[in-house]
Amino acid sequence: MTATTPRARARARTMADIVRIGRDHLAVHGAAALSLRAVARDLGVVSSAVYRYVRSRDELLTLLVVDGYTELADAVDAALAAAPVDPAQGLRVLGRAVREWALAEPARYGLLFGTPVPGYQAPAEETSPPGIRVIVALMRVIERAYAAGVLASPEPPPVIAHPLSGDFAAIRAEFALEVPDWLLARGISVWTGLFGAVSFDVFDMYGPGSFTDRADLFERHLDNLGGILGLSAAASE
Amino acid sequence: MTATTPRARARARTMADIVRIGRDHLAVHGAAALSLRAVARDLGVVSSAVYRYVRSRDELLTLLVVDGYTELADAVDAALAAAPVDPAQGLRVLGRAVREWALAEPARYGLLFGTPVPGYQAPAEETSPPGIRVIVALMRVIERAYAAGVLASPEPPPVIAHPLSGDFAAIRAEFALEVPDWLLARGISVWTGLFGAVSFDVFDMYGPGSFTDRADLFERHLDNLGGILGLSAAASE
DNA sequence: TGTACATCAGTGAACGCGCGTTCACTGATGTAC
DNA sequence: TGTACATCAGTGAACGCGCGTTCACTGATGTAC
Repeated sequence: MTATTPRARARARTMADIVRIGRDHLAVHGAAALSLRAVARDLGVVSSAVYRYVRSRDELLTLLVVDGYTELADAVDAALAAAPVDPAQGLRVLGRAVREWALAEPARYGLLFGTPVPGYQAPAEETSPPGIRVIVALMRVIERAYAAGVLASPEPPPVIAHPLSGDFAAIRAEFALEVPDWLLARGISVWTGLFGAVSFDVFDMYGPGSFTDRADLFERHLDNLGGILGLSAAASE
Repeated sequence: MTATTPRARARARTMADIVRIGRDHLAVHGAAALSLRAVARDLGVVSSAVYRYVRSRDELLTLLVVDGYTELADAVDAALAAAPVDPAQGLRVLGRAVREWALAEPARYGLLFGTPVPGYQAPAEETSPPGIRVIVALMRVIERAYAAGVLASPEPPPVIAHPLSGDFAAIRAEFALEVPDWLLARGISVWTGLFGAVSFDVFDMYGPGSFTDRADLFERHLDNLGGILGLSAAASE
């Protein structure tokens, strides 16, 4: 859908400007303080003009959420594509990509993974597709490691009970994932554990000055998350 | 410091009312929208009167942060005190207490563990002492399990490099913790992993309707976090 | 190729709202002699 | 026990600010004939 007419091209450019300005405001003032009037000011336009492009403040928030999920997932995909295909390394590559993007974009990270914005509910139809890309990528990484035989299988494998096993079956079917229940459960632990550590880092929730080298601390965390999956520490170095 | 005079007693009561009302507003409108004027309205008093009790909006936020940390830590301490002293059970008891408090008090949890409130920086001298209570309790739980010999030691034990090992030494000294570096590193992974999963739950970050029984999912997560520490799954059931 | 009409971007004023904070004040409560 | 003074809670008006959203409008751009 290339814009043919000058007017249409100008519209696309303005639309992109609005998202860009919104991103900057997010970074400075936080999501709750995001204001259409302020965006209009920076756009050099009277406040009511923004309504030609965006139906309401909430719609701008949705644009920013989609934009953020997409950039994060693109960063993760790019990192995975650029890394050597060693199946024991996938988690580490993915984890680092998430952390680096989050540290570079703390406000957008906060919009996606922090306190929900009061009074705003993201419409799932729009935010879900980009929103699930990272967890799907993580599950693919785990699936590959499992297929390659680098994950130690627990003996006996932990049993996942109903109704959780039903949810797992649905997930497995939706994404054509070839991993057993116990590994899916571990993958979800790794997922929440990964974002937990990134949030501690980005939101500065370790005590002030507790850790001088948070990158190293994060690498140890990745060791431990790999351990959950049954990766030996040596294999994932 | 019992309040002797009627005026002093009235002041203490009003102070408590302000914190209580602030809590309620937090729950409804979020931290960024917390307003002294709204608190004054609910207190049944003109807006400027609140300044007799609280120097500014930020000071009220600090009161609420301290209040939140204290209640959460009290809940954790109470759960640990009430539970049987099985050292393999401590993590599970603590984790459940955190999750239950968080689900019961999502807005206050968000204030403590969500996106930082823009333009507000919590003063460490006041918020640190209550803020560290949960991680200290977690480390005690781990220390006890280690002393009881229920944690499988890795062979060889992972080496923690400088400068992280220096930070660990400082932490060990400050809290008189008797755990080796590798276990401290694992404890921190468990800490961030625990709060990561609780945030996913409270902030509804799993897909909508992904999991019908999140309590069970959380129990599996606790299994996996126990696994990081070297607790056998059977021992911690 | 030229004209008539439709579409659209942006204007400027207005609506009604809420916010944090300051200030001079009144009147009740507490305290020192 | 009584009086004079100091302390303090709460009032009401004001400051200057920002917000989302609507509406009738002007003038430029696009399109159908």
